[in-house]
Amino acid sequence: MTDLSPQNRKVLALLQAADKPLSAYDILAKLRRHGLRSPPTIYRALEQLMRCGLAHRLESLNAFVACQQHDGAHDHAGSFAICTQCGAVQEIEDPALLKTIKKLGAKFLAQMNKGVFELSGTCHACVGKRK
Amino acid sequence: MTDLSPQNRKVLALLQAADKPLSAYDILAKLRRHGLRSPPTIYRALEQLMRCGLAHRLESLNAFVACQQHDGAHDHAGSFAICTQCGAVQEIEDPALLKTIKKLGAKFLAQMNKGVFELSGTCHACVGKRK
DNA sequence: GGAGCGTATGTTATACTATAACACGCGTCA
DNA sequence: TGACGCGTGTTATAGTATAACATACGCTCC
Repeated sequence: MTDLSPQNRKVLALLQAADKPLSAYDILAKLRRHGLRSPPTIYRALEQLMRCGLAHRLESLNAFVACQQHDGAHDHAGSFAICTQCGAVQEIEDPALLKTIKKLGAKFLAQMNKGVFELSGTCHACVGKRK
Repeated sequence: MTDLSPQNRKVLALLQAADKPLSAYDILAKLRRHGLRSPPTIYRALEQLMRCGLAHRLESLNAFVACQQHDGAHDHAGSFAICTQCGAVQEIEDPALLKTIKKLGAKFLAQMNKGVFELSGTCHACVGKRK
């Protein structure tokens, strides 16, 4: 379960090296000459990584990031702050948020599978840089 | 600002009549013979409706719903509970959530534009119906 | 009135995102 | 050895979204 195929390892490494979320086709373009040549290959790798909690999908961008948390802490629903200026993404870990998600999940759903929480805006760094 | 074009009104009416989120292409198919014939027309209408707070986009489904709140209350970030079984979507209005979103927005971003909050799972009704 | 402008609309084409369907090779284990 | 699972690969196609350009109508300002 925790052992990844070489393919998956390459995708993970690429995500970890990136400072921005990558779309599946970004990944495909960069790994073409490493043996990953078609979309399904990429999507399968991403699916696997997400199952293991090593990567997350950003629904509002249709893009993917490596998980920034310590491997143990996979209680977290993927929660993110996204800077639309520079593209940087920061993973949010917040007990109050987690609690709220659980509470609302229990209230509105009998069984909860997935939570999406994404904030978009301009990060502190980019506000400084603004011309 | 609050007056919609006939086109936009048709799209809104369709969304309001639907009991499930509709994709842009669902809308296109149903409104073909009402004068909306191409994707950009649909997307422009949706964009307008979302600007006015009359419709929301569900990022995790790439689909759209009419806003279920009373027109006044547009302080809410669109927050939703989605049943993957029956497709029903319920808009969540929760003070604690709103507060948490604001708090985290202020912490991680200098300026926040958009918040996405979507929970997926099985709704209470569907758990009952389960074979 | 008509020139200039903005807004809404329409059309074609294309880009981007995701998955279906099927084929192959390889290890394992009964 | 052969049935199976699993990872992988390929082709084709479905589904989502936007660019770029064209047209038309209703303004206002002179």
